[in-house]
This record gives sequence, structure tokens and C-alpha cells, in this order.
Amino acid sequence: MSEVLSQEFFTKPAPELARDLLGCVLVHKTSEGTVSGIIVETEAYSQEDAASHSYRGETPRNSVMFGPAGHAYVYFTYGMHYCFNVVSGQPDHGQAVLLRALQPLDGIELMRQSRKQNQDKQLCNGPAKLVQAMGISKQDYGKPLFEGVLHISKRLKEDPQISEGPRIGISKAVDVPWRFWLTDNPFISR
DNA sequence: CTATTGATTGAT
DNA sequence: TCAATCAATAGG
Repeated sequence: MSEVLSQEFFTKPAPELARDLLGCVLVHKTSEGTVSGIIVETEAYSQEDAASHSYRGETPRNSVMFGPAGHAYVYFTYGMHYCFNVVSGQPDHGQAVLLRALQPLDGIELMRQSRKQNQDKQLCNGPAKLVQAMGISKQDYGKPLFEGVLHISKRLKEDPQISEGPRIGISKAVDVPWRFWLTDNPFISR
């Protein structure tokens, strides 16, 4: 068993946290069983960033982004999908890290059931896919990730090789290289 | 109140 | 390449 991250770990700026979360493990202990996966792809969003939900200030949807770091920002989009973010930085500065892909670790059978999909590479290779596979819902909005049934554990291996590039699916700040992934990992999206 | 858009996905 | 599908947000 790996150690759970401290809240302090999340207080760094989003682009930095996005890198540091790679290789860490997202764990969800549900009534059905435990599901977990290695974080292999992330994106950073900060308040000065035109592509960020926090760019135009605090609203009912994004308010948790302006609170203390280490909490979950879950939002509904495209009328059918949820995405999962980790709040980062200091309070009153809206920033977060979007989790885009995981490498399935535990509870793969549960993931297959919730995703109605058998191929392991198709289980968590997209932001809305991992939310489905991990059994995350809007109920998890604002929950702490440094303790509790939904949490993030420390890296299994230190100093992984990381690649970076432009973010996916946005129409503003399209050239900002704030998407990060574990180099050559086969479980990333696109 | 109305209109637009979207940090996506799966099928064609 | 495109439809699905609707809440949040911006604008009047």
C-alpha cells in the first residue's frame, strides 16, 4: 500500500502539480469494491488562462476551484459527460488539474462493468471515461483527495519521464503546452 | 428570458 | 466527420 498524498502537496501552481501527479495513483473505495489507476495524463488550468473555467471569476459551478487545494472539482459537460479535476494552488486563485487518463490498476472487472467495455486500454483513456470507470459522480464535488474513500496516493516510481504539449478539446489558448503525460505510456487519450 | 457553447465520446 | 444532449453562462 502506498502513502496518501498530503494536502500540502496540492498547493503548488497547476502546471507544476499536473506534472507531479503523473505516476500517482487515484483510488476509490466503493461499496462494490476498490478501483484504482495510475495517473498517466493531465492538463493544467489557471485563472489567467482563457481556456480555464475560472478565467471569468468565481461562479456556482467553479467555486471549489477558488477554495483550498486538494479537493475534487467535478463538472458536467456536453449534456452527457463528467470530468474530474484536482484543485491546486492557494485559495482565492482559481486553478485545477484535469485528469485525462489512467492506467487501470485495481478493480479492472468493476471498470469493465461500469464502462461496458472489455479492452483495458479503452477503460480510462479519456477524462469522461475515467470518471465512469472510477465510479466518480457529481456527489464527489468538493471532496478531499488527501483523505477518505476517494484519494490519491504517492508515486510508485520516482522521476518518471514526462512529455508535454498543447491541451485537447479547447478553443482558446490552444498553443499553451499545459498537457502532460508519461512518455510512451500506452494508456493516454487520443 | 433566450441563445450559445462546450476541458467529450462513440458511431459512421 | 458528426450527432447526441443539456447545464452553465453570457447577453438582452
